[in-house]
Amino acid sequence: MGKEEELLVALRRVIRAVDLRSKQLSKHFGLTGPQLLVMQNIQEKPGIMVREIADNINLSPATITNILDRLEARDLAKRIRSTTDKRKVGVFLTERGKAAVQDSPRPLQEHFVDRFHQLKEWEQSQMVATMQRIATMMDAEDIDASPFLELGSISEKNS
Amino acid sequence: MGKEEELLVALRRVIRAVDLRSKQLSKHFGLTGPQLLVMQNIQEKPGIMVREIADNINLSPATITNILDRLEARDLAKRIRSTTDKRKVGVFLTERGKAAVQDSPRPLQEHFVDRFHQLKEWEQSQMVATMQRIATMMDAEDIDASPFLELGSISEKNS
DNA sequence: TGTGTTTCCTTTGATGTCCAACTAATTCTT
DNA sequence: AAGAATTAGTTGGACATCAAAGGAAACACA
Repeated sequence: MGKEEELLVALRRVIRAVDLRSKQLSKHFGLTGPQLLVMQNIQEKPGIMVREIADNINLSPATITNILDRLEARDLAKRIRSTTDKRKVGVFLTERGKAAVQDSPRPLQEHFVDRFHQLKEWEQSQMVATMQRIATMMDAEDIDASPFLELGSISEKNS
Repeated sequence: MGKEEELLVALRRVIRAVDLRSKQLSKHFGLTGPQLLVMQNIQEKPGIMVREIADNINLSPATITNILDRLEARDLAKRIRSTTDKRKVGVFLTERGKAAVQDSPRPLQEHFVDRFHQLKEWEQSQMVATMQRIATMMDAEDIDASPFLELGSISEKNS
């Protein structure tokens, strides 16, 4: 099987691990991974806008709304509409929310973080760089296509 | 901010890209990423068991059940209980299902695959290896902990 | 001022995803 | 052979996630 498929399998393992970590957080700590990330964002910048959070953690605004609904229902965060521009919504932490973020665990598995820190500096960088590269290769949706065809070898035509 | 967080951000980008690809597939082709992967698995081994599929693509059996429900409802796959061991369920593709898998697109973005193939052999390998390493670092949940304490530096005790 | 566009957020509807609990069937013990 | 433990799969409930559609408000510009 091709390297491409191996990559996909490894990717699925990682995605699953992240998801399981989220479930684990939810169970032992009461907040899922995304909820935690959202709250950390709010903490860093009280009054942050929905859109901003979405961009920061790479989720759609719809998803953030969804998450905020739950946080608000549990009195961990609150939304306040701007008076100057009533389209905008500033998000804040409640006292309970602040307390929760204080003693929050890490979004990634503790033991992953431990191991990651045990790696040599250059290995860490290399790992980050590879992941970023994959991300970039995946989400640049529009660029490329025609411009590249004249340059490179048209290596194989499939089927 | 730490490398660890950079990694998390890149990871979220990748996860999102995979998810968006899935939505895109669903829209243009009628099957989501996971559905497609499940069907490819069935194609390769007709009569495959639910558990096997789950292991192959790194999802829980519950999720596979869920996906199979939909596939069966759309007459793309069917389940047949084993007669010798009635706990077991063999999964097969219907004629429609076979046809669908035939002209199915790739689970990953076409342009990602293209770019990936443009990389040099060693770069591809390196990319796969890194991803596998991350996966391994994340999902070895049980190992470590106590066995390591006597050897290494007890770096920090938390709270 | 009025109409059209853009921006920001929310709602709706569909998947995916898991765990925990459950049923059914098989195998192991004594 | 009866009861216990294990295995296979499903169900129920909760979140995450998105696109598309739907307001509401602000802006733009004639």
